[in-house]
Amino acid sequence: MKRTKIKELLKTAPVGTEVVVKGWVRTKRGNKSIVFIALNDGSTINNIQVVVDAASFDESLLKDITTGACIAVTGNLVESQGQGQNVEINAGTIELYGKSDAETYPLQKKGHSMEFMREIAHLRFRTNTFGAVFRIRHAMAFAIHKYFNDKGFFYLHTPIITGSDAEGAGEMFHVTTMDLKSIPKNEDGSVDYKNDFFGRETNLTVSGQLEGELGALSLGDIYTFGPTFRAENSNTPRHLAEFWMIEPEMAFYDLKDNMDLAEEFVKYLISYALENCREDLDFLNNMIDKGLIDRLNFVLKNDFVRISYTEAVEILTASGKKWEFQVGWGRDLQAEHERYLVEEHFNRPVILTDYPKAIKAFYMKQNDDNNTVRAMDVLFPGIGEIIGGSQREENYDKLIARIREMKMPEKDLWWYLDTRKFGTAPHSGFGLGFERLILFVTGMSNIRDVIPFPRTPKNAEF
RNA sequence: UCCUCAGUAGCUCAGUUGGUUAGAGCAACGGACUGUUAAUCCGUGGGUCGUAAGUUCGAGUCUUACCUGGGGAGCCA
Repeated sequence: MKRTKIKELLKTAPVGTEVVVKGWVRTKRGNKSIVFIALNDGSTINNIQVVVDAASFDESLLKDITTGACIAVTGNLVESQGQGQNVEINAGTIELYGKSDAETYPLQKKGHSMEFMREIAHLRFRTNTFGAVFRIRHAMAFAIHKYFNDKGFFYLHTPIITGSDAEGAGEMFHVTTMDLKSIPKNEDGSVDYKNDFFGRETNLTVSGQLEGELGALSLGDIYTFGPTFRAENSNTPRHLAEFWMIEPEMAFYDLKDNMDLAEEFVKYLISYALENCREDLDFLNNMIDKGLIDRLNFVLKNDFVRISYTEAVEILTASGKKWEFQVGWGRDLQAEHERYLVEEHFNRPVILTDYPKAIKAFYMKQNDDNNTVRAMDVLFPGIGEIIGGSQREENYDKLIARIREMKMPEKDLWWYLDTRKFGTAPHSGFGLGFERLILFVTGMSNIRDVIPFPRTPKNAEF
């Protein structure tokens, strides 16, 4: 007989039909004559209750059905006699797939700290919280593809191994097949890559943007969605060394179009979660973050505030607040400044635009004032920067002048510059940190708890 | 990387001015209970006090270094 997933069973009318259910035991309770098993198969946060008449089963089998054990149950789906669930299964036969030694199985019928669960990341999927988080993570990944596909964007696979360090987006992980114990050197002491796998220095990507722009300037609208690597020694609840990023890139979009897309996109994802992950969100709302669902709805209903960097500096200066870091035009905004704008002054997501060019990347389109660039950062409560983007500099002369000014490796960027030489076009794009989105949507507070196997400084377990 | 707090039973923690045999709740195990909902009740076992040095008659407690983790900051998504 074919197994039915618990998600389906719970929607089925309890008319006494025989069903097969397979899953992992969450708890077992009862006495000598009757035993209740809460069974979960991951398809939903809800368990199905299996009712066992102890007299009809082998005592040693029942003894082996402990928290964490895997079983298959064949029985009749009936209306529950107890409260707390509508349907339950009267067990006919039980097959034990895998025992779980209760003395050593780390998950117990009690709450565990997030820190402890991180140490048992291979088993934490079996908890309500992480089950909910990773079902939502999946739903968000699916919704991202659906949103862009419905809008006529093409999913472009940009390389994970890159030959340039031109992005300037942070420290990179080297990729090599050389024997690290004896690295060939040039006469000047630099590394000789001639005999390395690619015959040149290569790294893991820190951003697919530059390649994404190449796609946009012929396919029109593209997006990337893949892993990204930063070798920064960042130890915070918002940073990972390996994370996933979504980077749409659109031909003929100016900065306003870019902001409109970013806002619509994030709101689409939030409403997708509310519509499709309701039970998991309700659980997280009850157990993790009481304000979660209200906050999601609030973001959905309100326009993001859009102001320029210059206006933001004026607001911060006029606030009369005492800052740990001084506010002043030309200085980068600190976390305390962004938090004030988002969480106190406006109390909603804020998009900051037109930053001083000195503190932004070389590829951003320069404004006519010659001081600012068409950048945009989307700031979210509790998370900070969730999106960073810009209109791109499409003018060859301005772009190359900026590259030389910032002493970028011009030669490595010949292919990027070619797009400005041959049929250049105004275009824009942004990067959304996938895990930061998941943080916001789930109400979790540490980014290590929204990716299955976090990679952080000094930690690559599992 | 910087600042800060922490590391004691499987988990979450208590442990006094340094003092004799290191405690609790939960979990586990044994028992009781014919419908439980993180079941309840009775009982039992469980510790190299993060690691290494040092101070001292004596260190879970004090000192130093290191390791690991949390929070904050920087870098950013």
